[in-house]
Amino acid sequence: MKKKEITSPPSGSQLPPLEGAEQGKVVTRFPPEPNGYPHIGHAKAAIIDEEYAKMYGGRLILRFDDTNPLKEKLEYYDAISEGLQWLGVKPDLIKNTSDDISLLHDYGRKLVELGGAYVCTCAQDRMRDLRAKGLPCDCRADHTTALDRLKGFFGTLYDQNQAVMRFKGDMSDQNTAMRDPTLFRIIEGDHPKLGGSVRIWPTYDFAAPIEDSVDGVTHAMRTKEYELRNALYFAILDRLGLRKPAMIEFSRLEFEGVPVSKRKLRPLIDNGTIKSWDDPRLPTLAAFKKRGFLPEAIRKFVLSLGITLAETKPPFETLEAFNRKIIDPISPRLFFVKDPVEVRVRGAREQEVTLKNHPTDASLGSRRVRAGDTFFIAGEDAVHLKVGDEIRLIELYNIKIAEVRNSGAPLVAEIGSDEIRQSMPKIQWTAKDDMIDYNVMIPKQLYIGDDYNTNSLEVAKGFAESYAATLKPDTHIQFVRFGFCRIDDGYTSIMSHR
RNA sequence: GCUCCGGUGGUGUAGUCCGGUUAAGCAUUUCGCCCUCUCAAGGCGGAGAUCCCGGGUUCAAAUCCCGGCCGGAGCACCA
Repeated sequence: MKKKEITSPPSGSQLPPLEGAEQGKVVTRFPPEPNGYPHIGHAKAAIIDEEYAKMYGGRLILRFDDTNPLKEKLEYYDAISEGLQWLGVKPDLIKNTSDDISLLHDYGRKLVELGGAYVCTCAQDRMRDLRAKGLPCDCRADHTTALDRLKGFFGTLYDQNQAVMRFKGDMSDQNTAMRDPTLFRIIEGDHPKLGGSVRIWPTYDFAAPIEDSVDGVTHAMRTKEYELRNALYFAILDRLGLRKPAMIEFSRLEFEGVPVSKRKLRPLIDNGTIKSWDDPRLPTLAAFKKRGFLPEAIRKFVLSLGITLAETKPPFETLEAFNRKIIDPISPRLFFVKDPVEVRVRGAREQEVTLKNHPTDASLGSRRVRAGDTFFIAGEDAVHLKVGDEIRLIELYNIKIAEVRNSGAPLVAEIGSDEIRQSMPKIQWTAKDDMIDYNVMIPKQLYIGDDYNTNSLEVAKGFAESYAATLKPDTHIQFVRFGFCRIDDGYTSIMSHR
């Protein structure tokens, strides 16, 4: 046996080669339903779709799969577009499934005329029962009135819930997706793009194959929960004599304790636990942005996952590691002291010191800090101090602890030696004369098991150098010995990761 | 219940289609050292997998076959 013939993509790509892909002829598509804010799961699909298109010099289509007016809203089209733009995913064509509504209707009619579908007026629960038992209903067998029913279906004969169009599959197929699934249903309601002009709407099962085929998609990708619908997808195209794209599945992307489903997230928003869809605890793209993750990190991470079918929750730490490496060289270093403890340094003279913004990259500049004789250090650092300890205030001077008092009274210290020993603790500090009240929001896992984590958002309170207030929102910084953060406003930042 | 899909170090993957060329590569994690006025980044090194289990085929199996176990998905007039 020989190895499968696969045109190798240009080197440098991280994804495995696409079967049957020809350079310059690959067309992929990302088909989100505009029914919510884009999240990390969307990012995975969109990035893989785009990456393959790029890899083969092909095209990417962004197709809003808007076939259910009850669920879709204009704001979500925009939210998805914005999310993709932030991610750096650039479609070559943007369209809506609803653009092709009459084409879809035509194919639906044609399918009935070809005997591949029928209008069914059975009640929903009766049909569910029949499908479970693998038995056909009377509508299916009624050939004589099939065309009249079809006419009535697209006319005004039926009201919502009175009729649907079903695929003529096999009611006894072991793959239940093939037991005459619904192709069209009647929905009264305003569609965000088409208003109330259309009432016969295709289901995903019908729209997806037709659109993919008609749009020239060569490689269609979707998450693995659709696997059993592949048979249906191809059966529809077969009966209609339409070209069949290749279908590739991959597992969903979700992190431990951070569900992506609206069922789990919506309630938190609705009951006010979480105020908006860009809350940094959420898996939405807006949240990742707010939290200080860079799109490049997300892309690298997604690509490192591969297109496996295994259902796993990848480690969030890996994403953090990618982000840290990208952010580290561009993040100014600043001082933030959490749970501050006051330190008086006897005999300290007032001075203005220059602090480097980055340990190795001088191009990030420096800042001036006014220091007197009163400082604050982090509570965590203070608890370990004993009389006689010598520590270094980073980039300032050494101090020697002279007095340790209980219950919140300031520590007293004196100026220490000039020697910067490798082993001595070097800690961040803020000067009383040059600091501001500061909060760092620290997002944690949203859910623990099935329960909302009531401690999912820690707010670290303390002092930061006043310089922090001068940084523009969205700036990435590192609070030394604390973690990487994104500036949210003058007195708040959001922690990205350590 | 029926059907389908997965199961490689703590974690995520590569390799599995075409059995041997590495008894398993990479990343993350973790430990040590170097560098360093950060517990960051960078450099070097180490740890960590009898490739779910049991049979079988074969000179040879993570890779093929059979059985089992565990996990997930689908069975909507949602996508």
